[in-house]
Amino acid sequence: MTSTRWPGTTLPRRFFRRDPRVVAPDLLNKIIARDDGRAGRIVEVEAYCGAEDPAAHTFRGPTKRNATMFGPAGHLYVYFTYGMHWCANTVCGKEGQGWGVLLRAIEPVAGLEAMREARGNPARLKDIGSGPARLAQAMGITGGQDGADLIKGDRGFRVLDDGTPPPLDPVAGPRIGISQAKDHPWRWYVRGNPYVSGSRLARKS
DNA sequence: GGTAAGATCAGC
DNA sequence: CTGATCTTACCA
Repeated sequence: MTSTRWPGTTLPRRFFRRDPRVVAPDLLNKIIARDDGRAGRIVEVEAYCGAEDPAAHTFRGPTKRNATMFGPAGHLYVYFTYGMHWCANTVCGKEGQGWGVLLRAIEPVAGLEAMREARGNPARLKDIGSGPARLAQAMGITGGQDGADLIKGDRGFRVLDDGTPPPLDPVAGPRIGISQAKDHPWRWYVRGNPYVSGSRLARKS
């Protein structure tokens, strides 16, 4: 395999040891990269805030499923939902807080063909990574990557800074697909980016 | 032990 | 708008 790593520096762990409402907008325009060459620019995220957030998986305390999210920052929390989809988060804050940022959309920047194939060869480029489950499928993220260290890259995944700064004017709004704590504006995305998900859901109050 | 809901997506 | 598909969490 050609390790064509997308150019950039691995984010330091301290980047993730903060409040997810600070980390989330700061993650916009960063790169989620895999050692096999697949990489995408993060263009949409949501913050989940543990014990103070009824919509968070960690709201009611530790369980077998959410254990990773209570662990150290900078790891990948992967969960299975709707009987068929995997979704990926970066763990934030201090151990025990259960904080994280859901990765909701990427713009493919490398390993395009591998991503397209992993998604079942969709016709439109936009359908490769615009949505949390699509993003995970495109990158090949499943339960086997739950707990992966995004700083050490122990399982082939890293978050990189390639020099593109976060947007100065990110759009903030309510999170998508939740039934509790709907009003917190804890979703951020890159204004005008065509790879952002949820245009349909985002419109419904 | 039973059951309802789920941080979604694709197809009609 | 609806069906797919199954794990988890919560209640009895």
